[in-house]
Amino acid sequence: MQERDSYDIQAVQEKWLPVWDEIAPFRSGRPDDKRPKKYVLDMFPYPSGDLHMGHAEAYALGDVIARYWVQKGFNVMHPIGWDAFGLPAENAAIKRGVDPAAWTYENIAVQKASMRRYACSFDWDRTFNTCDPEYYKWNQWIFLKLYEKGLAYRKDSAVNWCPSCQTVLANEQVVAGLCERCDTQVTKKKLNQWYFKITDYADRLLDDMEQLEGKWPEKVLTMQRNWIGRSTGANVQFAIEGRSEPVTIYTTRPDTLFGATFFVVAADSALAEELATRSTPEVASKFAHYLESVKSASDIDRLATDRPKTGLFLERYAINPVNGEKLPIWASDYVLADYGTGAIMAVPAHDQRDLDFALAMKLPVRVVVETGEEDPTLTGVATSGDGNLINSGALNGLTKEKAIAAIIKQLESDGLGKAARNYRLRDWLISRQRYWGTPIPIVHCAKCGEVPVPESELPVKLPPAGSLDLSPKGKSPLGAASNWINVPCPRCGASAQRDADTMDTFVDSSWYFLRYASPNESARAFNDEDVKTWLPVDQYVGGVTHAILHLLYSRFFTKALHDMGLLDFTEPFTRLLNQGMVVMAGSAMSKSRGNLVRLSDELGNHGVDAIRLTMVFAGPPEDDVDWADVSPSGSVKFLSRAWRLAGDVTSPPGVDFSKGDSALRRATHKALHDGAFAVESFRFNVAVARMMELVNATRKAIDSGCGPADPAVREATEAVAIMLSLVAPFTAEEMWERLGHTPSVALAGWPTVDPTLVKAESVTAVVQINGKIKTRIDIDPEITDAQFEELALADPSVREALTGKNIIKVIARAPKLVNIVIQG
RNA sequence: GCCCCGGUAGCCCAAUGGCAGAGGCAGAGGACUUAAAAUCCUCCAAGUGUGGGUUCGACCCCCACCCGGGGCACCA
Repeated sequence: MQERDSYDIQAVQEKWLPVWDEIAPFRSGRPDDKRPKKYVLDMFPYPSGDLHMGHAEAYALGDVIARYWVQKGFNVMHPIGWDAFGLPAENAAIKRGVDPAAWTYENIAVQKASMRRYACSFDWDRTFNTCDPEYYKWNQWIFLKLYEKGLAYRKDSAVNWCPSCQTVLANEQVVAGLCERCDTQVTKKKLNQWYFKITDYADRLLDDMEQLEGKWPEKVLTMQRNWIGRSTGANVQFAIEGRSEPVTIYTTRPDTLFGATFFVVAADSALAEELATRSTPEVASKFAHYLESVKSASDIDRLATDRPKTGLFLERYAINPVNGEKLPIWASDYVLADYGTGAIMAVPAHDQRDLDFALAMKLPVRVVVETGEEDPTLTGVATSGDGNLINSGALNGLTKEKAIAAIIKQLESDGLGKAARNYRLRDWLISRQRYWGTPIPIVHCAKCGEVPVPESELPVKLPPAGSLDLSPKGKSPLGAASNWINVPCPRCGASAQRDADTMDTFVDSSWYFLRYASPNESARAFNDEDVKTWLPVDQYVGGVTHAILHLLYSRFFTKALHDMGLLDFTEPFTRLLNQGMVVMAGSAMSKSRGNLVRLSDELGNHGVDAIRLTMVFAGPPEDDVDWADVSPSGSVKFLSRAWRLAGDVTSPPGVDFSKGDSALRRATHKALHDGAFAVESFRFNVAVARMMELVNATRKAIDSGCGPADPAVREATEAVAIMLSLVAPFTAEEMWERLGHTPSVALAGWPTVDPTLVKAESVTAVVQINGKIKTRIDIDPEITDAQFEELALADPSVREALTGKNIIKVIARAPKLVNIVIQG
């Protein structure tokens, strides 16, 4: 037999694609499917071009998981779609004059074809794109539901503004205080915008993370906790001289109230403006000046860590409610207008920022907690430790914790304050002055105000881009579509205007995982029965770049929809796996760096299977893959080695494995057992190593062991094909066929592991004396500690070593080792 | 500055507190070949970032520090 010792990679790829199209091994089961369900989800891609190395890694990993559960007998839903709205489509339109829709759908077609060639195990019957009107109709519907519940609202607020581009910028588009596009200094501009009230859910978003503990990467949970940033403390009312209303401040350290020596209001707050205006004319004029300088301070300055404190004394006073002291009121930009109440009591002895300010402005410092540290006035370092309270009236002698409880109780009974919480989390600004997004389904009427578009009129479709000028002008291009924007008010019929803004594309991705359950449902956003069947997502796979926003928004949507009675669960993603990035020689790939590795080149050079294998084998999935450190040609070599086994097997399909060579059978069952365990623990690189071991063992058995006709060789080779189908589907399919089976190997099923074969027949155990290895003995793995100890002590070399020595202690850990501790 | 995750052969990475090595890359030697490629076989190498501690026993647990990566950073 003169077989070629390798196979034609490209030909094999072409051969199987149409077969798989026909079999559709990954079409999710029908409702009467008896297999248990599993929902495996990859984060859907943005169609900005063809797939790249990052996609190749992510989808290879997601595929291992999806294909594994199929082999394990689960009814797996593994869908894909496109996050198709967004700026790149519009930028392409502006730059090259193409239609954003046409550009987007073309890219989707390219990516879809590439995914098929990459052998992604997606259920192709469930795809959709967020820019399809059939999808964004339900964005609008959800918006209206949130609006009904008071969770969508409009307000004026200061947003990032580029004076040169004349547009609002997302935070991500502001790089070091400059517009990422033109390097102009970004300023703030007050605009009326739509928000989702995610802050209503702050506590639940935080507390429900307990359910995710151990199932999501700890890193992501930490980032979300930081982002939500809950703090506990108290709100305290301070009377203001010459003002009828008191001002409430928020503090996390109400125990230090007696240490307050001044009072600060955010320079850009309405309160500062009011206090200054009603002060002396000099102060009012100085304040106007100061405010101007604050506003023009760039984010670069603001972000500087040791930026000197600035501020202005307003010549007004607040009264400390606990001791009646007059505290001078200052305006400063180190207090934020949109956190807490925009006003604070300053306790310089125990807060570094307040101390910095006090030292700069020569304000007094009063220590009220004895922490044993040095005097803050001398060291310039505020003390934050625990200790007994001093200079604090009734609180004297109490610890920090007890003092906080006591003062809150006191304030509450005096009606001057109460316990309070605050969050770093802000409401979610969803308005975008852009064309390629979901239109906000609101009509503005001079008489009726904001009027929701009736559900029966959804979707509010985007007008064709054709005649619109999409270049950023600071207001939505949709405003110029006069046929579109001018509509009768749904309530009174008078002429009115549609809201010209579109939604943040994060809205689209906040519920797409629900839509996959019933992608063609036309009467509802999602079908309850199907959602009950499939959701929540059992396994979510995606990059850590979405650790905060996308995942937080999706969790928020899920909870809000749950509260509307539309879902019966509160967390959308049961388990989460973050894959790393693909980098080149230590740095992120980019065209400008000249280190870009093209996926199409790699696929052409090594084939799909080898690239997938390389991605999976490179290391733990959450680590970055450095393309300079991996060897796709090594992967090709291994795959050929595996493939060659299939050609060497001479026993017929269906042969009774039980009579096969027992050593190889043990190796096979151990590989199946350990490989499955590794996959379930996301240690895919280890699973591949197990496959390599089995291939090596089988090779050896064929060449210099039991020979190619032994049934164990067939069993081992079939196991290799099945395990390999998770990673290298073309090679696995080819092997399966050579072994005399019909496609698809993807549906072959994970062989049942025989527990008696997983255990070794005998193991080599170690006998130590005082922790040093004395000898090795072969034992039965089932041996008890006592038997093991007896055997060890009976060993001649051990006996010799123990002659005349005192045995203090014997530690037996069957079937691993015995350690004999002796005197001396 | 604070928090998290890493540091194991030349390289990428494995090791429920129990023989430091599973797998791969690179390297060396050999078999096959007229030769090379491919293939097959064999070999090579670190005592686990540093210093302490706990333990019969530590890559693993604890403390301090060094290095690398990531997150947060006027949120009162």
